[in-house]
Amino acid sequence: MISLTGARGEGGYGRAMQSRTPASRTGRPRSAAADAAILAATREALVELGWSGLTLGGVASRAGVAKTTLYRRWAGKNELVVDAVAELFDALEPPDRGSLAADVEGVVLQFAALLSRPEARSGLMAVLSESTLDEALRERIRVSIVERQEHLVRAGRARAQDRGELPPEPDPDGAARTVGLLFGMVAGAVVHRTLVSGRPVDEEWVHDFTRVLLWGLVTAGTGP
Amino acid sequence: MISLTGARGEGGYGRAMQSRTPASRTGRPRSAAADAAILAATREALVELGWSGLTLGGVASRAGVAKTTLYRRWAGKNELVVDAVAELFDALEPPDRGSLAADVEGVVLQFAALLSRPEARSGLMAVLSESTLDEALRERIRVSIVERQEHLVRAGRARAQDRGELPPEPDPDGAARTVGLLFGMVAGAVVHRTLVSGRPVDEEWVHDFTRVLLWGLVTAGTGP
DNA sequence: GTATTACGCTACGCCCCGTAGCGAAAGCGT
DNA sequence: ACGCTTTCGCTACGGGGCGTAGCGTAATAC
Repeated sequence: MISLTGARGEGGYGRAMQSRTPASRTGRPRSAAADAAILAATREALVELGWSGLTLGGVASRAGVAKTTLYRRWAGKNELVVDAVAELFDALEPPDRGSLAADVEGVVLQFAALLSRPEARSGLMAVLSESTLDEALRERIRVSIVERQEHLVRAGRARAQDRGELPPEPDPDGAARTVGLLFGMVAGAVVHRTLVSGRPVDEEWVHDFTRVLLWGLVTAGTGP
Repeated sequence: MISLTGARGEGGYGRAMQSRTPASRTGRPRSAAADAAILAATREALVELGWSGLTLGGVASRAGVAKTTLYRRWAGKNELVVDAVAELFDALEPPDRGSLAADVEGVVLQFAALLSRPEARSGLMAVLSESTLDEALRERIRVSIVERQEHLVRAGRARAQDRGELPPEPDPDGAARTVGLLFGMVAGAVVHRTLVSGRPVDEEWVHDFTRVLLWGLVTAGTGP
């Protein structure tokens, strides 16, 4: 059970909430505590039951909230899980370890730690699967999860260029392409390692990966 | 409706079928045509309805088969979809285009074409999600899908070493590590590009990716 | 021909979905 | 202090998928 006397304020929280009609300034306000409790309960249920075992009725009772309250905020399982998982990704921080290689390894390790959590794994993969036939859902995932994290790559790249480890990229279009490419290679490799092959993202693997990413397969043997 | 007078034989088909008790040499044999019809119907349903919309009853009626027949072969949605998707991956072939870069691009393009099919996308991601809490399922995916395709990397690598494009790898353990790493980088990047960012695997992206993979981010500007 | 197994069909209890309707509670504005 | 408005918890409902059981029939092996 939770207290529903939700502290209002905290503007800009509702990342992807719906029906946030700004004209509703009268009447009983929605409980922000209920939002938080529902999202936390969703992550709990993902850990214990996985995607297919997660039921909205179960989440509601876990959160100490009526099922109708949950349905007033989220349209269904997909939207709910996207928001619940998106909160996890906000913990990622751009590392500053002194060299490009170390920064890359830092991002990889952070991302791997995130994906080692069952709620992130089952939730993320499931909504990606659902987004195959739901373009709006895919866009929601991209905006509230993926695009929010590309700053990690941009920050690391800018620092490396300041240090002289990377040549400056004069073409802004090319720079954007490179950021997207690198983000995809890092995220994709970690996802595959963690979820598909199921082998650990240990120091050895991170080292091998970073070496190939920075100096390439051909010259990887000759790198520092 | 399908003919159920299944032609027997075709040994070794049942990749991951269950209860294939070899002692069952008597009685009416199982219809191989039913197997094929069910797997095809599963892929059809994945395209039209996606993972969450797929129901075993629907698959059965689509395949012209009783629901009980389906349950005699597969324990549930997960196992069924793994087998249905695994068949798609058998179409991948090791390319031989004359250079390492061209071979990499060939594998990437084949893999991207495969993941552009909705049945592969929704099916694969969904079972990966489910495998988070089901170790046996994850192993089944790894064996019947992933591991079967690592020969693509091994073949390309061997050819590149014959051509002198890559240094020989004397350490067999290191070689195995490199194969796994490269496979993960290729598959992961394509998955991310296709499913997460939703942007196309076009010639430009494949070229950029191959350049970074072979010559690294640092020296990518100076490669051939 | 007989034993054995698979097949199609029907029916069942169980659970979850998503919505509707109700009275009560909690702020907002005066 | 007092209505107004909106949200809250609760209950109930039809609809549909799940997975199983039981039956009579069909197709093989011996």
